[in-house]
Amino acid sequence: MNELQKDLNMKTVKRKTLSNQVIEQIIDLLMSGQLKAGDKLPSEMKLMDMLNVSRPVLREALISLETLGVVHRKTREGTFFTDRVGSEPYRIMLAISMGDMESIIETRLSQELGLVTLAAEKITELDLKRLEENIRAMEEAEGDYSEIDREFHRIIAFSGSNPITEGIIDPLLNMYDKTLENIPLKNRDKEKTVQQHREIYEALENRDPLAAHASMHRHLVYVRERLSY
Amino acid sequence: MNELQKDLNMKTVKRKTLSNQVIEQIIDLLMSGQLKAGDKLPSEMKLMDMLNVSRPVLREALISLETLGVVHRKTREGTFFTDRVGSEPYRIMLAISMGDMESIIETRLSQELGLVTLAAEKITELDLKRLEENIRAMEEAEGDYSEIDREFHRIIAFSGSNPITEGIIDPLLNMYDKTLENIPLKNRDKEKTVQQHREIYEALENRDPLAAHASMHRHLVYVRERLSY
DNA sequence: AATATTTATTTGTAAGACAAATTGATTTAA
DNA sequence: TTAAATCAATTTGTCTTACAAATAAATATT
Repeated sequence: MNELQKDLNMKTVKRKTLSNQVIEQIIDLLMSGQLKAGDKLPSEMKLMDMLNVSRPVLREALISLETLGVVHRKTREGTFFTDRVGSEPYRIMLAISMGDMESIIETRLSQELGLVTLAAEKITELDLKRLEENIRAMEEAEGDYSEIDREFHRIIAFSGSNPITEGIIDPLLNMYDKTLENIPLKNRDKEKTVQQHREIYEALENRDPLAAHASMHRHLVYVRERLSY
Repeated sequence: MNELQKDLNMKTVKRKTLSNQVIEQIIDLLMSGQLKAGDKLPSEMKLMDMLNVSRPVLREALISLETLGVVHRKTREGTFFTDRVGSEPYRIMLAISMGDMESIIETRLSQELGLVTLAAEKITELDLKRLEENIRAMEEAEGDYSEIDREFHRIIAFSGSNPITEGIIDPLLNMYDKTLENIPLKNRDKEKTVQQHREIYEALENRDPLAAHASMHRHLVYVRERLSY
């Protein structure tokens, strides 16, 4: 399979297996407004009859949708549309970037900068308070403060409260940590990190999206530049 | 199922079905470095033996991974890890936001702002040229220019060349258009749009991430404010 | 050497059966 | 009457077996 054929194949041909067609039909329930996030789907047995497919094909479709975080299935209760996709799909997707440090760093950059901009609009007083407490905890920490650092970033990511993309932050930070765990950091400088977190915090407090973005960008670029690669 | 129980259930319990466990094992091939993007997996029959599960369970896992864009399967050839997840997973995920206009707008905001920041570092001369041509095409357009507008945003999103997240742009713009198609825009002002696109272009040409972000933010906020909702 | 046909490989689909999880209904005991 | 225990029903979970479909590779024919 040469490069040109591979490219065409991936872009122009969508596989029309039966299970894919079942996925389409289920998703169309959402797209058409017949059902919405939180609603229950019919049981497997009923869907089999309704869609006129075998049970294995139906299960392939439903389990795929569950892996994508679009539905949640439970024995004896049934299958429900979710209202947010969570972190699992991203954890699995990110596995294809394992070993590709540049891609992981860039994914982190683009995601966190987008989420912090959104957070500047949407952050609650409670989350601002938690950020403040986090900064104070980092000031007082003696030794490893990476969990505190991580929590700062998590608070921001979740404060945007976005059902599709907020879930990427945990798997992304996990993958980032795992990718970098064998790479020495030049200098860990807690004071500098605290200062940068404080700048981000103040921009968020001021609900200034551009300042939030700029300070987070400064911080993430600084983090990147400390990598000796 | 009350709210507290639902919350705990979603966060603390990961379903341990066999097909999920198979997914873990396959993903671990990537995480451990045994296989990488582009590599071929063993056939279904071989994986059945290796993992000691039935064929339907194995298929559930493999088809789920394909729906997530992590593998690509083809009759007689086999199953391969992909090097980018593409747009299909996002198209399906975004279905749960159907009807939630605020969430869709916010997703667009956070994703496009993250991607444009990345583009400022990574954009090629070719893509800059394409943006320039796109702006010129919009200036000359008579009548509907929404496809040209859309292409401007697509070029930027793909110029970041990120294998995990670039795929969101098409489904996102589709969902955005679909959500807004029955909402009247106050004033379509081509000149203003061209001007804003030009500002974004210039920031990208200058490879200035902050300016790129700021101009894109200005543009998307302007677009948002024209909605009469 | 080029074309056509056949074979082999791998995924795709289905039917049937039983198991596991667990909520809801019924029965029993206090 | 209430609480606890037990049983039944519902839905998902897993497996075996069989055949179909798609198509690249191998073989035969021209």
